[in-house]
Amino acid sequence: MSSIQPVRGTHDLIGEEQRRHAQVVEAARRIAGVYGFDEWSTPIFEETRVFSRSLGDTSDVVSKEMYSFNDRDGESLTLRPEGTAAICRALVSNALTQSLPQKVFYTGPMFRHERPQKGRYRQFHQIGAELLGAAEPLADAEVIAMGHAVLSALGVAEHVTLELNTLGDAQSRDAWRAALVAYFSDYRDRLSEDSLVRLEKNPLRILDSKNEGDRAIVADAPRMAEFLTPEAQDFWDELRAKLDVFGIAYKVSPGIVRGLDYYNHTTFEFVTTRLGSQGTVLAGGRYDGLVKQMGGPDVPAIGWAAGVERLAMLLDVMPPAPRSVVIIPVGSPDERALCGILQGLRVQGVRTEIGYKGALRKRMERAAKQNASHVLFVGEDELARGLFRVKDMESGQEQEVSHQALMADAGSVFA
RNA sequence: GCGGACGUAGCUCAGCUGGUAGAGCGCCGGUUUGUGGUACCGGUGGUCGCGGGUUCGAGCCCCGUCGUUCGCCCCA
Repeated sequence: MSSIQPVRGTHDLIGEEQRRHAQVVEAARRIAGVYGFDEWSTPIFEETRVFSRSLGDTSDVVSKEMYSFNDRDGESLTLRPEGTAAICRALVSNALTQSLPQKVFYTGPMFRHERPQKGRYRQFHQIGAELLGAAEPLADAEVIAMGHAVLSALGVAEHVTLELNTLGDAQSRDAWRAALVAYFSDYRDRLSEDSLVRLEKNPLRILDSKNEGDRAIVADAPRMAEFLTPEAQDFWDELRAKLDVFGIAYKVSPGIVRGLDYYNHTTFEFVTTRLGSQGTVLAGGRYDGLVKQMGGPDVPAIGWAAGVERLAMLLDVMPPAPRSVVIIPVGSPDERALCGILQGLRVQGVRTEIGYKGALRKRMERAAKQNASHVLFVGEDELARGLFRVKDMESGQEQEVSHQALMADAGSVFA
């Protein structure tokens, strides 16, 4: 009980848990391919400034959640807390700003020093997509449609709703922000403590407050729509029109402002009510200024990230455990002959194992427990005659199969 | 970072107003040394998260600590 345990907020993925995760990642990878996205892998740690510069110093992620450490030569490195900044860095590092657009899919572990909770871990996994180098609303629509396709492929789309918002361009956003500060400042005495802090650090977040008193005040707050420049308004209209064509339903939610500083124009979250307070399952937005902050040219971009753990929890259908053909030696057959049979089946792509240890009865029990599809009995007699008995573990029926048939066409023997 | 609940065998849990631990499942073996998932029999199994305190005596009371979990903050 007090044996050694994994570090707080980290988990081992074993058995069904691992299969669920794999299913999420594989489905996403497949859909990414359909949408023409290529997979990139970037290191799981970066120079600290890659994140501190991009996420904004006021964001919680940077100010208190990063796993940072000094390398032996004194350089500050950080276990990546998210994927987008690293992808932008890679775009610049590899001079791919010369060949835009780039459509990128990625997956892997992320690290944030937060208080663990259901659906929230210190090491967690994300899948993500970024479309770099396209400024038009079509890109936003495509990227959102791809996110939706991933959710559909996993069978969770019906448990999730898309909440959509626009922050407008820089000009719209600044004007709106100023209006919000002015408005909320009048209510200083009634706002919650949390929201007073937000008023200083990130006033847009007040819109997202769960505090009831705040919500009443928020209800009459200035709307983004009133501050959109004509260009930003066009962008917003176009995006929604294209989502309609893609057949993606959405709800316009002014509260979707996102936590990281780099967003503009489109922001969105696919949310569910089935995960307690960690309802956001896949979320993202447009971040036109980020690549430039990373030292590259002005490259517009849009993307999203999704939590693999959260998606895995939503899966209704368990991925099936793989089933093996188990060879059970009977008596004491020549083990080298067994190796020959194992090899012959494996070469044909049949998942084949050998039953180790114990009396025949024990080996049968073990084969049943590991959910074997078939058992192949191999004894001295069988080897001599070149005929083996195959037992279908489902029906319990046995049949004789020749060595030749096994080696030539195992697929139909174990169909 | 803040608040609440919980922490007894691998798992799910029981343990009366404090008297030095129990069940089911699992696991191992046997009934059956050439055949499983059922049945029966036997066995393995716990410094009661950890540390301190109160007490003649604590799994049960008190304090601390670590962990899990729910909510807040934030976020995938």
